[in-house]
Amino acid sequence: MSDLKKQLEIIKQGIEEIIGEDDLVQKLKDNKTLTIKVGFDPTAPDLHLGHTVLLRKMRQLQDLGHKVIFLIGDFTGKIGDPTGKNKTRPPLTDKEIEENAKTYQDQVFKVLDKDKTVVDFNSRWGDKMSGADMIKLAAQSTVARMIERDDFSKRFKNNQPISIHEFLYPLMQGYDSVELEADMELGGTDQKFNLLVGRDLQKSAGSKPQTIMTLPLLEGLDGVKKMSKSEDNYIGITESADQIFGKTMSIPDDVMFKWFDLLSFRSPEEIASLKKEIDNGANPRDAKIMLALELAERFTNNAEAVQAQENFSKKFAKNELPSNIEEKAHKIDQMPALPNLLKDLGMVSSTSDAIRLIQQGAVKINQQKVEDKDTILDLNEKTLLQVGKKKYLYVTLSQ
RNA sequence: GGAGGGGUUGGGGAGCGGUCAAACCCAGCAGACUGUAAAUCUGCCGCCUCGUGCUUCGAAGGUUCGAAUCCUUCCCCCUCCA
Repeated sequence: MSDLKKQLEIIKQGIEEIIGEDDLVQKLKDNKTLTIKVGFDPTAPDLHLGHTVLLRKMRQLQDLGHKVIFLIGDFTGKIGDPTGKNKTRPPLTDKEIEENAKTYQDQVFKVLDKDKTVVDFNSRWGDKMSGADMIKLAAQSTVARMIERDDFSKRFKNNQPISIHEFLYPLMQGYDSVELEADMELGGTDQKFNLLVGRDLQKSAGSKPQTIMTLPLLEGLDGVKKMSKSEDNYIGITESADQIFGKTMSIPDDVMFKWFDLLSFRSPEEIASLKKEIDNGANPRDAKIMLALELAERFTNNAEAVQAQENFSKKFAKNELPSNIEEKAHKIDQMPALPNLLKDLGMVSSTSDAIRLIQQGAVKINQQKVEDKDTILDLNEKTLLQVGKKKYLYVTLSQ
């Protein structure tokens, strides 16, 4: 029994909402291997940490022995999920979908257990559906029900267009659950409506409705906005250990435990005790290091993660230079003024910017603060340039 | 189709003939302090050949000694009515 409790605790760690918990508990009691379905859009295959919140939850379920289906929505992708957007997505070609699916899998298995993951495509049944099948499916819901969805109701009120085919997206996604006999479906909070449709369709198909769990959105590096590419507050899962470690260390303390709850594979008790230690006066930095290490290791490997931590402490705690400064040979016609050189090397955005930074004492040559903007470098000599605290470069100028 | 409102430097938003590279807020950057955190303080935040230099205020013309500010045409956005 306490085993069940523990399992539930892991399952529910970090989630936003669970619907159909009773059914879930019953199935767990019966020792059933759950079939868990998670759908992925075949569009953006470049994943960041925000996406891995879902993946981690999937992995946790795998580790508990359940069957996880990684469903690529290549059929529904042809419809385009209208969530929060009013642009029509350009339809993807089969080839693009295939490539995206491959990239997806390369990245996704940094978190998921490859051997235990079933990859499926909803075109497998979607493509076979006839017009009559689609009508039958459409008949299982109503306009009133569809309009309940936040996004649709808003657009309806604002007299923005809603194409009929957009209603098919939630229906099709729901139908996937019928087809796969899913016991559970996971998704972001914005997916709640679609997930619920799956329950409805399963009920009318005469099977037990799936349990649904929604997962919160991960805050980005700024700790405020959700992590996204467009905000540039993300950690990409293909980034280097140094970057992952460093970026993680830079998140505000406030969100650190949210990250733990949503990303870490540490048990809920372990995380709770970490939190307690900090409340009792331990340095939050140390907990953050643990998190940074865990993440860096997950997306690279242990050795690189440890090295990243070392680089980090060298660079910032001991004020030494990082070990992996980029080196560049730079050919010049004649000796450029420092601001122009910095601009050419891409270390500043403009010469004006460079002059400002020099005036502010942010530019260093060979670790010496530059006082004069007319400073000139030596030719044919490896020289260390620094702009601010984060930009380092070795250049060798030659003619 | 009719009536009105508006487009200003990353975002928001002042300015409404000279004192405007353009208030203020946010974001961003740098410096100090630190734990590359937060908070705080300070400075910066169009471009360059760094000078009483150059190019900007939806676009193009025009009036004027002088325009983001006035006029004309065009483009785009929003609100209300049909």
